[in-house]
Amino acid sequence: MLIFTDYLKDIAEKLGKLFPDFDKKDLALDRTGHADFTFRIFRVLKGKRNPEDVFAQVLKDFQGMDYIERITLEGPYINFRLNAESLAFSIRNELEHKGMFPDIFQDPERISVEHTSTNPTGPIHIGRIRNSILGDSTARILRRYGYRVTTQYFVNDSGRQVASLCTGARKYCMEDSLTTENLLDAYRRIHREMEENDSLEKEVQEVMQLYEAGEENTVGYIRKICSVILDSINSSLRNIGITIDDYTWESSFIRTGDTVKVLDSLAEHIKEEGGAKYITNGDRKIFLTRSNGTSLYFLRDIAYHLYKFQNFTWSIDVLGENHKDHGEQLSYVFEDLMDIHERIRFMYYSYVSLESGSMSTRKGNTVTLDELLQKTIEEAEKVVRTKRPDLDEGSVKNISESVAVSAIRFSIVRLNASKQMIFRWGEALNFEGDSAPYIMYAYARASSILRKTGSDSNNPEYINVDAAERDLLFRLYCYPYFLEEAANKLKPEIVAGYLLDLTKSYSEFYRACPVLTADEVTKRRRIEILKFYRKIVEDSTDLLGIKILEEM
RNA sequence: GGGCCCGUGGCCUAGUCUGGAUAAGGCACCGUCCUUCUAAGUCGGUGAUCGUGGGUCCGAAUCCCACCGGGCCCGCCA
Repeated sequence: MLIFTDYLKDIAEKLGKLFPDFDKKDLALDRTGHADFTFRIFRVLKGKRNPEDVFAQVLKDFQGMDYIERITLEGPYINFRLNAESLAFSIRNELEHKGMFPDIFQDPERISVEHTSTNPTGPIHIGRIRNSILGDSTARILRRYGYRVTTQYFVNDSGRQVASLCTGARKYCMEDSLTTENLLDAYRRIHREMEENDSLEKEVQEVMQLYEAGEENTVGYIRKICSVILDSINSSLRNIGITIDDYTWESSFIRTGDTVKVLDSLAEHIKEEGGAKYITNGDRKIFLTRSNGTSLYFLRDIAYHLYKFQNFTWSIDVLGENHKDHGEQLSYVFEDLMDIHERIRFMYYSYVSLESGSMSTRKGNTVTLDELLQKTIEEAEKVVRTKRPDLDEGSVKNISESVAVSAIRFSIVRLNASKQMIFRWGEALNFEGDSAPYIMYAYARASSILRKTGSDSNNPEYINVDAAERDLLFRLYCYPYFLEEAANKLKPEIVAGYLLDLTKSYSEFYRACPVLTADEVTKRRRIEILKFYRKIVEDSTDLLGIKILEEM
């Protein structure tokens, strides 16, 4: 929960008392530039009242509210404008006492955010990278909002894909050369050969059975090759600022007997077909085990979620849109068959594809995260060297890396996750406009001003405040509203949109309000606004993994 | 066949949940501003029947229905 001086709530409460018909929806942040908060009086007007009467009543009731600068009636809207001093006060108050705006109340609820969970059969590519970026940003936002959050990776070491990787690796990889590249080659090769050779299918089946039975050699080998690939996935993710707290191996639920317990607890719903166990949802059969007795992913995922429900208040799963059906069937099992309610939320996203079509690890038509990052850093370096020929090599590297990581993350997180996305190099390597470098650049310029003026902002006076100063102040003040919405809706793109708006507001301020050459009173005030701005940019960029710089 | 998602200027998006002020940004294009704090920036301009057709409503990009286009799912794969 967020703690700050919530003027919007205050006004809404007063209006609620004043008008029985008032609905919370009637008062909102204004998006059209007419006001700070706007009160739509259509609903209240529904009786026989006329706007002037309503307005008069509001004026009378809000008389003497010192945080309000003015209230105006414009058509069917009553517009509230807050005074700059109060906006500054509310931000300053939290920053001085708590060091952050808004402050938070630590919530006892524990949340698991499961993301990435990509099969350990090859390096992570950008078709899937949306998953990690969404999950990581959402986890950070929920943590900032006051929840206790753990990120989780569900390692699929038990299915077909890993069994075929294992079969391929044993055939084509030397024991002492189990590198990600070699394993990936083996994985692609075995898939090609399986299309022509049926006997390989039997070998894969056998591996699955041995692994489930806990046969020592197979377990050891699979763990080993999965770990090799998992390490490389993790290192790729670390390069863009993502680390995951917990790794849970699918097979562990087989070993502990949890999958059997799930079967037991669902016993009354289970049917059989040739030895394979399944449940039904309407006309749909959902298989839990194969006829050879091995478990299916759906069963292992139920066990995994039951484990999460024991340790967390709720579980968030970031899943590709092709897993939507899986998610809905899971919800059905928990809600309808197990009487477990409202413990799980899904975030679905559409895979990133290339102009030539969708990416596939098996087919090899992918752009890996490593490749993307490498190329983006190179491009950033070119730009930095052109713009800042004065910088030393270390600074160039540092800036280029920060720019690249931030640009990649931002370009993905800022879009609505359900929107189809086609990756284009030209767009990925553009550092202008609505991008992370735009946000970073504005911050660097603000930092530069403070380096030159010093940071004396004592006893600022908020009189004769320039329009651009006030607009920026109001933007800054609104941060908690966007943070809250992003957390409640699990939409990190709301923070991204806020940051772009904030940056535009700041750029306007930068142009219109010189600091260095201002008179002493104005200067102190603007320095304080700059400090607020920097603080909130630091806070919000961190939620998206954007790496800000003092200089660029 | 059934289900879900997406469709907003030439291109990429915000706004859709919760209907309300001239549909908001970016890219590209044309023009402005570096003897005020970093031009990865600023300001202005050209450019939108909000996929199509109905409906509800005082009011629809937003809600409802139908259709069209794109994606995804309906497996003893994950």
